[in-house]
This record gives sequence, C-alpha cells and structure tokens, in this order.
Amino acid sequence: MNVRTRFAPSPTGYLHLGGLRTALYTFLFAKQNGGQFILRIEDTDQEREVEGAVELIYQSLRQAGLTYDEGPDVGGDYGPYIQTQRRELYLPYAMELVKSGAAYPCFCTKEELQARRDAATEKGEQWKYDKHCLNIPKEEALARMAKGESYVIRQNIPLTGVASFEDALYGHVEAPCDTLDDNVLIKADGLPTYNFANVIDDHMMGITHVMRGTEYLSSTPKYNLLYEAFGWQAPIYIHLSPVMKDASRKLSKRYGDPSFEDLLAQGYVRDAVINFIALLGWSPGDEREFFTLDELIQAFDLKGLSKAPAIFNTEKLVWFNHEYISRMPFEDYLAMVTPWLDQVLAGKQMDYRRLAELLHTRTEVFNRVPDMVSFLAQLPEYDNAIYTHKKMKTDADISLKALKLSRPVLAAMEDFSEDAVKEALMNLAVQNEMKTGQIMWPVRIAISGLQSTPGGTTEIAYLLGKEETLRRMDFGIQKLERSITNAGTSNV
RNA sequence: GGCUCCAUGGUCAAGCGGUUAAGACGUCGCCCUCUCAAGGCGAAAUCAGGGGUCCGAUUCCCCUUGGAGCUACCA
Repeated sequence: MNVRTRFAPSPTGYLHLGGLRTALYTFLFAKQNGGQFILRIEDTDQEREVEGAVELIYQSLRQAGLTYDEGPDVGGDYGPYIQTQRRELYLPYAMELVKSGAAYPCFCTKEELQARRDAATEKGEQWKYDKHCLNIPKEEALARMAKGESYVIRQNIPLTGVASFEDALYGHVEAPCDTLDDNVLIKADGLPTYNFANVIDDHMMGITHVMRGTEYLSSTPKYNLLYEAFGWQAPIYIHLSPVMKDASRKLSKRYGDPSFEDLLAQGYVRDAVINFIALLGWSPGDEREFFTLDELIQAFDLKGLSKAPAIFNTEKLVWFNHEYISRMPFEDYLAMVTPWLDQVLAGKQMDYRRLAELLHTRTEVFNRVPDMVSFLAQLPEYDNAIYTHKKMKTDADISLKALKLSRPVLAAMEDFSEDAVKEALMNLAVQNEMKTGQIMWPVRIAISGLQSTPGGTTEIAYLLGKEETLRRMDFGIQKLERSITNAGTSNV
C-alpha cells in the first residue's frame, strides 16, 4: 500500500507544540513507509482565521525539518490543498447524500435553533437537533434551495443502532446513534464544516492513514457513517493523546504556552525540541533517547504510542537542550552564542572565543547566557559575606590578606594569560602556606562579585584583562577594609 | 448532565499472567575540584481504590475514584 498521511491544521495562530508533535508523528509514519506526507490547510471557519497564520505554519514545518511532499505552497496532484479553494467541490457530494437520504437540507435559522436549545436547557433537558427539517418533503426543500433561501445541510444520523470504527491505537470505538447529533455538513456560507470536509478531502486526496488528536475520537464514528453512505473505504485512524501543560490543562496558545518558534527564540535548538517532542507520548521500546530525524523515521512505531495524555516537562527539555548544545561543534556554538553575548558585552573588549569555550558545556538554554556573563561587563553589587566560604576555608580577614598579597603579584605580571595567572596565584598560596582556595576564592569573588561563575578565577582574570582585574581587586580590598574596621569599632 | 476515551515514581516511560517492577529527567548524598557546571559512584521514589477470574495479577473483567475529549452553521 502506498501510504499517504496528512497534517491538516487550521490557520488560527502559530503552530503549538501539540500540533508540532502530531505533524512529526504523521511525517515519520509516512516517511518510514516510503509514502507521502501532505499539508492541508483547514480554513473553513473564516471567522477564526488569523492573518499570516498559514505562512507561520509553512515556516514552522520547514524549520522543524518536516518537509511535506504536497501542500499549498509546493503543489501536488491532489490540490488545491486549501479548503476554501476547494469550496465548490463539497456541495455535489453533500447533494449525493441528500439524494440517498444520508443527509438533508435544513432551513432553521441560528436564532430559532438557539431558542429551542435554550428552552430545552431551561427544562433541564439535553438538546440535540430535532430533525425538524427532515420532515420537509424533498421536492419542496429542493425548491426552497433553488429559490435562494438560506440553508445548511445536515447529516441524517439514524435514530437507533451504533456507529463505530477501529482505531489503530484505541481499538474498537463505538457510540450509540441516539446520542449523536445531526451535524451540519455544509454551512449557510456554502463552506463545509470539519465534519464533512475531512471526510471528502481525505478521500479525494487518497489519504490512507489519518493521524490526529483525540478530540476527534468521539466524533469519528459519525465520520464513518459518512464513508459508509458514500460506499468509500475509510482510512486507518490513529488518534493521538494530547500534550498537557499540567495534569488538567492542555498546552494551548490561549494561555501563552510556548510555540515551537518561541522555543527557538528562547534559545532551544531545533533538534533538541524535536527529539524531546518525539518522546512525549511515544517510546522506542528500548533505552535509546537520542534521535536524529532520520533515526526517528527508522525507529518510529505505532506500538510505542501512548494512549494517556503526556505532560510537557520543561526540565527534561532543558536537559535535552543542554546535551545537544554540549555536543554541537564548537564553531557552531560560537556562532550561536555570539548574539547572546552581544546583548551584554557589545562594545567590550572580550575574547569571545575563550568565553564561549567556558560557556559551551554550561549552556542549558541560550537565553540564560546574558545573565551568566553580565558580571564581565559590570561588577555586580555583592555582600562581603560571600568572601566567607567554609570549604575554601576563607573568611573576611583571610580574604583581605589574600587580595592584598595577590594584588601586587598580578600587577607585576607582564604576561596575563590564564596559565601565568594560575601559576602566580598557586605559588603565592604555597609561599604563604595557604590553601589554593584561600587565594583563589577571594580573588574570584573580588573580580566577579558572584559565588558561582562560568570558569574559575584565572579564566575570569584573563577575560577581564589586567587593568579591570586590578581595579576590581582594589575595590574589593577597600570594601573589605571598610567592613572589618566597622566591625572592629562597634565591638569595642 | 449525556456520550467517548484514559490511569505504572514529581515528570516522560518499559512491562503485555510468575520480574529484585527497566531506563531517563528531576531530587538527595558522596567523590573529583580555584566557584559553578560537567563527570564518576550511590540513594530515595510508582502499579489510584475495591471487587472478581486464575495456582498466580501491574498485566484480563467489573465497579468506584480521578483526569481528558466531545456534546457549535469551531476545528
């Protein structure tokens, strides 16, 4: 069988992570089977359409590496791939159903329906379309349509029996017909609803496997009724559980949950996001967890799909991102980190290459880089308390001593390289019978103002350069002297 | 409310009648170390509850509970 799958988003905004995952799985399945992956735009709800959203979808899929074989902007033999451009295709099919009795025109206005719905709700009853217009003789109905009266076409769901389908993941799913509503197939504006368009288009486009979210699970039995009415073979269905933000909330645009684009902008790398997303709701069955897109195509298997919703866990994404960043070639890293360094270091004289070396394995997400290096641009305000460190065996007095000893040594150096600085400070410790840390820690605090920094004392000293290093040490010495003096007087 | 679906640690999850119930993230120790990170070693932590079926249930069935989806001229 030539497998054909499709990703069919509505252009209502950016592509969110759940949508991206659906697209990914759909793509993987098609590619694994040597089939086609198709993009179709479902824009039949004109009111919800967001301008520019279609382009955003193209862009996201491209950035994600999910290239589609057919679609609005790449063409194909089954076009058009935008539903509004197919609008005239649907009515004839609907009329075919009207003819056979599987559907019927309805002239009830929205207001009338609302009134009846409200009345039912008031009585505490559940409302479902009452088949009011099914009673209109077909000739009369056709005549009213021809006259130009506004109408919709509804699916005629049987009053009894059950509708069902087989899902590749969920198995047999069925629903009693009497709980199903006579859905609108063709709206008053002539456009089809999703309920109808998905069936017509999937059939016309030769889609063999439909992968989509579980929000369609309970309405798919109805779609199968349509396939049966047409005498068409229904595709194989694979419904996908949703991606959740937490236990009870789906990831959604509405609450500002990040889109794929947002994540990239924040400094997550593409492959890490894809890798992470792939494993959210799918397991390869073995212990591998790093996959390229090609490896995913090989490894993907419907059997590994999870039926339960998966919670989007940022910590794991961060971990993946860190791993991907650490593993990327240094030159690539340097190129990627440079704009983030520029945010706080632009204009400074700074060895970006050396700084990037220090940052490379410490970068979890690029947007955290500016905060990590801003101390190089400007010495942060700090409390003398951080000079005291139990493991380093330092306190204010020792720190002051260390700074005073180090200052002239560093000042006298011509070669201010890391190695030279390191050797000088280590020797100083030995000569004064101090622990290495008793020199290193105070100096690093003085020149960084931070308890933890990317790189140690010598790297920071080198990056700052001799002049700035000495200036910060002088400041540190004064700061320490002041507080020690104050402490002394107040104790007397 | 009705209908549909789901349920293994905090999170992602393996498991598919007999296991010491994998692994990963995270958390917590220890080691390494001029800080942090990385790295090494180790630890705590899961079968929602109750009934069945069976020699034997995490695994099969039912109920309860919890969660999600649908219930639009939205998708």
